[in-house]
Amino acid sequence: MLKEERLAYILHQVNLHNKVLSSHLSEQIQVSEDTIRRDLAELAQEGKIIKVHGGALSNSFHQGIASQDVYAVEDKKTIALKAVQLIHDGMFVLTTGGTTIAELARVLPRDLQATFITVSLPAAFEYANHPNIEVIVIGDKLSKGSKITVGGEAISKIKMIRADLCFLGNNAIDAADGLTDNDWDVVQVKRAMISTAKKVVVLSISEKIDTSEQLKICDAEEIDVLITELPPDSKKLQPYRKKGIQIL
Amino acid sequence: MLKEERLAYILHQVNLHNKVLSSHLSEQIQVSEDTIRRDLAELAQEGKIIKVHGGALSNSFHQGIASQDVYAVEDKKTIALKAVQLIHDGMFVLTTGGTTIAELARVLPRDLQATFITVSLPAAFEYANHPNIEVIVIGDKLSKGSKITVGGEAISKIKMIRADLCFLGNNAIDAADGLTDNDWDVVQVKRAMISTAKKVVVLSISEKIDTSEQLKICDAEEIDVLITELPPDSKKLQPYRKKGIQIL
DNA sequence: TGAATTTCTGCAAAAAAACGCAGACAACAA
DNA sequence: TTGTTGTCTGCGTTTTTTTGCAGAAATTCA
Repeated sequence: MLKEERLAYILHQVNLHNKVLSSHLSEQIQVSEDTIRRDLAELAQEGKIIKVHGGALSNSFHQGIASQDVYAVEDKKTIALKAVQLIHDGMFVLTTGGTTIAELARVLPRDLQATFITVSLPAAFEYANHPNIEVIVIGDKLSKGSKITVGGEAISKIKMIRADLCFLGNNAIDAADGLTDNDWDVVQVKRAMISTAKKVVVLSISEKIDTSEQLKICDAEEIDVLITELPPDSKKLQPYRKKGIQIL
Repeated sequence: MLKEERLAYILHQVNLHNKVLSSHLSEQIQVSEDTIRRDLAELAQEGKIIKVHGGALSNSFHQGIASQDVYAVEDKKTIALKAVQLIHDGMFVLTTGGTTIAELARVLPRDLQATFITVSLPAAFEYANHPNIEVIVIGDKLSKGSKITVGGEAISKIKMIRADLCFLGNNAIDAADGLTDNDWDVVQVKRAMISTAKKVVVLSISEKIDTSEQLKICDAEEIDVLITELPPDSKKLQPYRKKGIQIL
């Protein structure tokens, strides 16, 4: 096999699989790994692939992940815009924390008059930017990692509120396992919110659909609305629709 | 699995869940925890994640509150360093908000073990950076300007605490008029704190010495300690010493 | 405080890369 | 044809990288 031919083949493989192993290529083309390495070095030199220890990666693979400030902002904005439609003047809204909720806070209409109750300090900051929104912070011990208040005091305060809506962000959700999370304190708070809210809305980017964590929050049936960045009729969401969840 | 691939996967997981456990990743990817730790260290080195004991956090979560353009930072740091000396292990400390208090939070020794109770969200963020400090947030309606919680609920919560120390920042103080402020809600909170704390400490840059605002918080006699950036024997502080206030 | 985790620090083994070298091979000129 | 030249390729050796492991140190948590 000619060298040029080999280079073209390698490039094709990289773009096809996003990843190649030197050892694998060596076996396929029946040349020494040394030669493969030299070929990869040449292609990398031209910027056509990214050479790494053990093989090479496609350009698109690495670039997409290297520079992203907030993860999947666009998707989260899409979700937030759908969620906003559920909020009306005069409502009492319970929310957790997380970046999706923060995005929701940013896209709230300026003229919306509602009361937002939250345990999340970052979320409270965001809500505070809206002149017509009343913000209630649930106090208690501050959980340092997630910057939310947790504990019995917070739970009992939450349960005293008959909220119209409850937005839960930052979840793992699965049709069989229900809603799950990996932080014990967060789970307690979310449970309390679900128990007291008239309508439970889960905000989740599609990547978290069909995933589970260690701690269970509630069954899928207890969720009223599920919002993702996908179109509502997406196949991936069918199992949830069957559970009686409204999809937006 | 290639190393680069693994790094990308880990970064993805961190951004997705805001938090990952080394043990969990190790199990998922089927490599030793040592390797995971080294990967996390590498990603942390590049500033892509924040490494913590046991795993890592997404860095979009940890953004500190704007602390660049604080007026008279140096003076406030001087004050903070004096104030720190009053805090000892095991104490319960009540604090208001303001940039001076934020500065105090930053200079707290790493090994200090104390409980800080605050109505100020920015202050809570700062306290949360200290691993050995327990942070209690007093919840209630959020005052948008000052980012502190105010209201009857907050007041009554404060009064339930027998704090050892109470730090008041952001004041106008005058020997004759006592401590004054211009925000009704803030005044209520400060009054509650003074009434319940064993020792009342006022932090004030010298510019605010001998000034008054519209609303009275308390008489000068009720203040136990006054801390400014001036040397304790400064002439400007004499009237306060005469009122029985300890000057630091 | 003491027990349980987690992290750090060498270290060693395995894998991969780099390097130098020599033979193969094609292109080209005399 | 023959000799020269330059590129390509494989091989052995050396270096570097990666990874897991054991024991010590540090950290967390009850």
